[in-house]
Formats: sequence, C-alpha cells, structure tokens
Amino acid sequence: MNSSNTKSRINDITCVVDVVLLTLKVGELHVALVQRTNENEPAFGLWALPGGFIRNAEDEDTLATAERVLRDKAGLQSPYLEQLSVFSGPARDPDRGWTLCVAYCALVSEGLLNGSKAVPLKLANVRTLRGLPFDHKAIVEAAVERVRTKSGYSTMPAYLCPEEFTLPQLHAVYQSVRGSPSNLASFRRKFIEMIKAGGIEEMPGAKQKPTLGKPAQLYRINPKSFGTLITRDRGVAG
Amino acid sequence: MNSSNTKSRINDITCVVDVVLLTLKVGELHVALVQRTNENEPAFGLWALPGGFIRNAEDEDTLATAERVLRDKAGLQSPYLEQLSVFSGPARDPDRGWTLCVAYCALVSEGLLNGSKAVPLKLANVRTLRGLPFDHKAIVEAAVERVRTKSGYSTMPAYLCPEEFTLPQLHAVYQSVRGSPSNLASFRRKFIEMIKAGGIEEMPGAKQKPTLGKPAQLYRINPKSFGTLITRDRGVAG
DNA sequence: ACAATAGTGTCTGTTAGACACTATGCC
DNA sequence: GGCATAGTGTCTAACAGACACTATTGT
Repeated sequence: MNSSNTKSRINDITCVVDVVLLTLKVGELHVALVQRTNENEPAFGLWALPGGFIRNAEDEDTLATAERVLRDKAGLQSPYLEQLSVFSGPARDPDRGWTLCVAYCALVSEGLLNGSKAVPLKLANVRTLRGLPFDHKAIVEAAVERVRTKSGYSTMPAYLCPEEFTLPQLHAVYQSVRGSPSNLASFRRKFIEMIKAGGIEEMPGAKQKPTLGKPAQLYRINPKSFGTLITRDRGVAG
Repeated sequence: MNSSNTKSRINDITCVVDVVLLTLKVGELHVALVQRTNENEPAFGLWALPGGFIRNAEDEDTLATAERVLRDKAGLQSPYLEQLSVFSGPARDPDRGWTLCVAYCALVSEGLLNGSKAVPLKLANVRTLRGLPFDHKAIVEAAVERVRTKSGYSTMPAYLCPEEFTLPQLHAVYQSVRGSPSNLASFRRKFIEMIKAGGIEEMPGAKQKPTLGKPAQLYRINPKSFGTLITRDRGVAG
C-alpha cells in the first residue's frame, strides 16, 4: 500500500477543472470569462475560463470542483452542469508543462448571470471569440458543439431560459442555439413530447406577465429531471 | 512560476486511464478484462479493466496513455478509441484514496482480439458482469450506453466489424448492439446515407468469400472518416 | 433445378414542415 | 373593434417499417 502510494506519486499530474459557462444574450451564445488576477500564474491579466485546481482534501469529485469554481469565480450555482471532456498534454500550458484539465459545461439564464454581480465577469460572443489563453478556445468550441448537438434531442437548452418560461421563448432559445430558424408548430409537438417525457412541466394557471398580445402559458423544467432526453424511435438502426 | 509550480504540486492527484475494450461475441457485447498481477497494488488477482498511470514524461496526452495501455495490457492497437468520461473521488479506490480516472472506450472486431494472444484476456458479457473492482462496472456501463446511443446516428458500431464487412453483417452488428431486431430494408437506406456521408466506402468488385447463397458486396470504414455522423434533419428543434 | 442469401420495388402509416385559422389578452 | 401574439387544425411531402419480389451464387 505505502509502496504503491509512493509509486503513484512519481508521475503526479497538475489537475485543473475549467468551466465553460454559457448564456444567451441578444439571441446569441456567450461565454463568461474571468480576468486572471494572480501575477504568479500563467496568462496573468488575460480573460479566460473560470477554473481552479482540484483540491482532493476538499472536493468530493471533479463535479464538486466545478461547483466550487463557479461559486468562487462566478458567484453562482448553475442549474445545469455537465462534464465535457478532458484536455491534456505538455503543450496546452507551456508555463506549467504537462497538465490535465477536466472541462465542464454550465448553462444559465442571462438573468441569473446578471444577478451575481459579486464577481466581474465578461460575456464574450462565442462566434467572435479571440485572445483566450491556453486551449480555452477549443474548450469553448467543444461546449458549444455539445449544446448544439444536444439541442437536437434533449431539453438541455431550456436551462438557458429563466426559471419560468413560455413555449415561444423556448422556441426562440432553440433557434438561437442552433443558429437557424425553425418551425413553431413542429416545435410545439416536440414540446408536448418533452412534457410527456417528464422534462418540462406546466405551471397550472400561471400565465405570462402582461404583454403585447395574448399572454402565454408558463412552464418550468421538471425539477426531478436533468436534461431529459426525448427518445426518438427512428434512427440509423433501421 | 516556480512558486506556482510548487503550489500546484500541493494537491497532486493520482491519475489513471482505464480502457473499456468492447467486442461482439456470439451476438453480444463483451468487455475485455485483464488480471491484476501486482500484489502491491489494490484488487490484486481480480479481473479488471486494463488501465495504467498517466506518465507525463512519456505520454503526449491521455489518448496516448490509452493507446499505451492497450498496447501493453491487451497487445493491440484499436481502430476506434474515444474518450468517455472522468470518474473521480476518494471512494472509488479505497486503498489509494482520491483518484482521477479518465475512461476510454475502444471497439475492435473479435478477430483482432483473438489475433493478439500475447496477453491473457478474459471476455466478459456486459449483460452479466460481476466481480469487478473499484467502479469499473459503472465505467463499463457508461461505455455500453455510449455505444448504444451512438449506434442511433453514427457509423461507430462498424468498428466492431472486421476490416471488410458486408451490409447484412453490419446490420447484424447494429441489432446486437441495440439488443433488438430491426428492419433490413430501412437499414439499407441508412447504409446508403453512411456511404454518401463518407463514413463507409464500397470496395469495388470485392465480394464476400464463397458462402451459402449470393455473396454480398464488401465494404470498409472510410479511413479518412472517424465515426462519421449521419446528420438527421429532423429533431427537437422543430 | 433448388436452396440460400443478397438486394430491389412498392405500399402504408407516421411525422415534420407549412400555413391558414381561431383564441385571448391589451388598447 | 383593432392589434398583437398564443395556440389549433389540417394538408402535404418525406421517410421508416413491412413485405413481396427479383438477382446471384453454390451444390
């Protein structure tokens, strides 16, 4: 046991967790960046993904690290937090050398992000991203790709909505995420499937606040679900 | 720089890569297990996933670690190797304490697996898996889930076929992976899409070796593609 | 010729896309 | 009533599933 412990320490790795915190702003995906403030650390002064070392004395797992990073660096708790991928190697951080980064993807409404003014965040449009240190641009692209893909078969993008949202609002979010217009009537059918699948629930009676035109029914993510999939029977399997 | 390096070493983590090596045997998914031979290490004597420490002096990234693990512990190079997920925490390996495991999923044909008799491997049916140490059972389940899901929209399961395969063979593989019978004529349509998408290519002229009945056309995975997706226009986005 | 399996053609039910129509709120 | 937006009904085209039919090999 001791010997194996000693042996295992020979090739210890610098492990960090970075979080791609996405939100929707004026119909486009934006990523939250924080300024690196420790002048002893690499990329000092640059705007980068919020991240931090894994603290094995403190964190239950890497998800807990991601939650801590969000709390400390973005001042919020994200309703959606999903492991993305590992980025590793000697080149991604030339100063530190070989590092391993577990990337997470978080989705929040713009309101939630603006509510936590405790920490200075910069929202950068993912379409025109530049100047990010390390391989953070690639990490953001992986997150965007994930959201786009999942928007095809899950309720995941609903986490970009405020807690209570209407069907047309969610439709707009799906269009923004996918970057192309889509049919509202078809979306309505899918929406009904989402409800049947337990991913979304109606808030009985609750209608949208006074607005131009007919107020819409309000819905929310079913708290018992997490990114519920819409099972699609037809696929490549014939 | 030095100070940050020192700081980063405070919470160094034991990092390993485990590989879920899947193959199809008599129509069912099986995972390759190796016996743990180091009596100083945890779970000595048990059959477990092939795995190993990340060697930052040697491995270009965790993918390289996975390739090395496959080479050393299974004596083969897998045509399909994909990062799965990170499993971490203090409980998964009680002897070593807090560990971080990057899990990979590899797919090979049964022929390739039997060809590398250099190392003693045990093939265990994923349906009746038991006795695995650590959280290896959960890791295998994640891999199986991934293959099942991807079989709905990608050519990934084709890597379970030998290098040259026929359409009916691939159809059988899809049915095995998904665990349910499916329509051959519909599969043929999807197959044509896979070819158009560049995931699979015909081997002109090459027909199946003498067999009962009409010999089938041979195909292979397009070497330029890697798990090509079949884009499906219709989805939740309406 | 026959057995066996590969591959095609065609019918049918389901579903996505389109769009006209109705409903319900505010002014 | 007029306007704006929510929500419904219905037609159509595309596609998955089913299955009968044809094609091509070995014996």
